Amino acid sequence: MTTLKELAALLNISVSTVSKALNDSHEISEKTRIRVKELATKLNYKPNRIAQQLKTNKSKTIGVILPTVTNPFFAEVLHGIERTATDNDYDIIVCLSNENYTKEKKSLELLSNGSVDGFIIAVARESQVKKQTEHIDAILKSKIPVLMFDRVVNEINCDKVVVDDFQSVYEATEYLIKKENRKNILLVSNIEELSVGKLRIKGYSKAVQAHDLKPEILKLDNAIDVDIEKRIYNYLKNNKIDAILSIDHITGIVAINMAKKLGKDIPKDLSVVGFGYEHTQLLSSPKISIIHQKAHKIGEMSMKLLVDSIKEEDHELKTIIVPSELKLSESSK
Amino acid sequence: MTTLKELAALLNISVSTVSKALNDSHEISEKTRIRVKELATKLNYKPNRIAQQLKTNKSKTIGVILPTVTNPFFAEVLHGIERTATDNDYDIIVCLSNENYTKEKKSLELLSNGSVDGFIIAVARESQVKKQTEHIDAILKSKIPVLMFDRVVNEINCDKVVVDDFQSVYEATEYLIKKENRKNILLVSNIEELSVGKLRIKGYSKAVQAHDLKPEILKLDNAIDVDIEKRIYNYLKNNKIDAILSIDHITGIVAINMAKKLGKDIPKDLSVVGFGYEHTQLLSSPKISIIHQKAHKIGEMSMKLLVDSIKEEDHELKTIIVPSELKLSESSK
DNA sequence: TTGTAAGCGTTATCAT
DNA sequence: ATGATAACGCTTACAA
Repeated sequence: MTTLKELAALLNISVSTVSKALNDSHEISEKTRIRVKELATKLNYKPNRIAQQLKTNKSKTIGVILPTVTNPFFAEVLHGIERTATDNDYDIIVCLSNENYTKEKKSLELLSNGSVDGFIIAVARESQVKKQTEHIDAILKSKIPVLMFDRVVNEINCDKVVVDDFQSVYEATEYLIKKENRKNILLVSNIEELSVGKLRIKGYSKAVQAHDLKPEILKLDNAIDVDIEKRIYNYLKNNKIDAILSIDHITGIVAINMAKKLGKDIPKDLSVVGFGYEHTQLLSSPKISIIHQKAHKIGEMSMKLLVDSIKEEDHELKTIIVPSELKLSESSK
Repeated sequence: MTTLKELAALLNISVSTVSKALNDSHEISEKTRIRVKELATKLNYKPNRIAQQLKTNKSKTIGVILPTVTNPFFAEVLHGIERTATDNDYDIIVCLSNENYTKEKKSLELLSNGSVDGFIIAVARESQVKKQTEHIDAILKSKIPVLMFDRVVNEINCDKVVVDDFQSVYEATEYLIKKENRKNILLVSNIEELSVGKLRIKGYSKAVQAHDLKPEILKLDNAIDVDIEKRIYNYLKNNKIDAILSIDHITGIVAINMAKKLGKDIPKDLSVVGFGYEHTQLLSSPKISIIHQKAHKIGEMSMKLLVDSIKEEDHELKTIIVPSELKLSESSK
C-alpha cells in the first residue's frame, strides 16, 4: 500500500504538503496539487483507514449483533442495516450470538475497544430468557451508544426500534373474528419465551377475550422439525378449530400442510394467518395470510437512529415503533 | 476509554512500563505488574484496537461481500463464516452487493485501504452475467488475498470453494432415472444465467442424455412470484412429466404445491427434487427431496482457507469442492 | 506556498 | 526494573 511518505519522497516534497494537496487545501499551489494527485492516482494511493481512525478517534463502523441470520426476519433486517450504513458511510461488523448469552457478551466486549462507534443489537434468546443483560449495561456505561431492536430489554435505557407486536396480532385476531367470523382460533407459538412472543400472545388473548371467546394456545416450546408437524397435526385432528394464528414464520405454513392432510378446506373450513417475509406466501398453497413485518424498514430505522445518536451532542433516547401490515391471501379477500 | 497514558499518569510510572506490565513482560517486577493490572481492571482498560492495528499493520478483519443474505444459502454460509472467523480471532465486515456490480465494486474499493486483511466474495449476478471482474483483479494486484465461493470466476486466479454443482445434479438425475424409474424429468430453473445454474443444467443434461432421455427445461429467467406459479402450473398441466428437478430453493416447493393443485399424487405420479436448506423440507408437504448444500461448511472452509493463505508465506492457490448430499424425502425411501 | 512537529495509542528498541 | 524514544500513517496547528 502506497503511503503519504512514499509519495512525498518520490516528489521531493514534505508529507504535509502531499496530505494537504490531496485534501484540496487552499494553501497549496495549483501546480503541486496536480503533480501530487497525478502520482497518487498512478500509484493507486488510498489513505490508510486505520491511521485515519486513530487520528479522529472514530471507527465509522457499527457493531451489529444478531441472534441468527438464517431466520429470514433477521436476514432482512440486516439487509436494511447494511444499506443504510453504506448510505451513511459506515461499515458494519457482524457478529452472530447464535441465541447464546456467552457469545453475545464476548462479541460486545471484543468490539468495545474502539473497533466500533456504536452497537445495534437484537438480544439473544438466552439473555432474554435468563434476564442476563449486565453486559449491555456495561457497554452503555462506557459511553458507547447501543440501539436495541425487536428483542428489547425494557429495563435498559437506550434507543429502541420495535415492531407493534401486541397491536398487529390484536388486529389480526379481530380480523379473523369480525370479518371471517371465526370462533375457535388456535394460536400456535414456537417463541413464547421471547419478549416478542409474549407480546403477540397478549395481543391475541386480549382480542379473543374482548369478543367473549376462549383462548386456545398450542405452545411448541422450541420443538424440532418432526415434532412440530406431529403436534400440530394431532391438535387439529382432536380439536374443533376454524382459524389458526401462528406467531412465527414457520408454523403457519406447516399448519396449512397438516390441515390439508386432514382434508380441511382452506380457506372455507379454516383461515390461516402467520408471520411472514419475502417468500412466505409463495411457499404456501393455498396462500397463507401474513402479518408482514417491515423488516427492511426496521433495519433502516435502527441504523438511522443510531447514526443520529452518535452525531447529536445531547441525544434524547427514543423508541420507534414500526407498524406491520396484514397481507391477506388472495383467497380470503 | 482508558489509555496507557492515563494509567501511567495515575501510577506515576512511564507508559512503556505500563504496557510491559500488562503484557506480562519478564522485565517488570511482580509488584508493579500487580499494581498496574489492578488499576487496569478497575478502570476497565482495554488496549485500543485501532492503535494496535496501525502498529502491526494488520486489521484482523475480513471483508465479506455477498450478493444477498435473504437467500438462505448465503445466510447459512455467512453463519459458517462468522463462526470460523470468531474461532480464529477475526472480525468480519459484511457488505451486500445486492447482485449489483457497482455496489460490489464500491465495497471492494472502500475496504481495500487497510480495513481488511482479505476478502471472501460470492460474485454478484450482474458481475457474473456481464463478465465484469476487473475490480476483483485490481484487489489481487494490490496483494490483498481474495477467496471466491459458489459464484466463482474461472478466469481469476485465487482460492476458491465451490459446490459440486455438476456432480450433485448429475447424481440426483440419475437417481430419478434409475431408482425411481422416471422418464420425463423436467428441470425448473430460475438461475440459468449464473455459473452455478449453468453447471447444474449441464449435470442434468448429461445424465438425461446418458440414459437416452430427452431434456426438458423450464427457464423462468428471474421471474417474479406470481409468474413463477403460473408458469409452472401451466407447464405441468400441458406436459406429461413424472419428475421435477428444481435447481434453486424456491421453485421445487412451488412445483409441489402446483402439482397438488392439479391433483397429482406425490410421490406416486411425480417425484420432486430441489435444492434446500435448514427448513426447506419442513415447509413442503408431501416432503420434497433435496440436494442439501453444506452451506455452513462452505462458509467454514472459505474462512479457514483464507486465513491460511494470509498466514502462509508462500501460499499456493487451491480450489476446494464441498460435496452436497441428496436428502430423500421419507416417502420416496 | 511549503515545511516542521506534535499527536492519536500502542509496541519495540534501546538506554539507564 | 524502569524509562525515553521512535515508529505505524495520517492530520493539523504552527513556522518559515
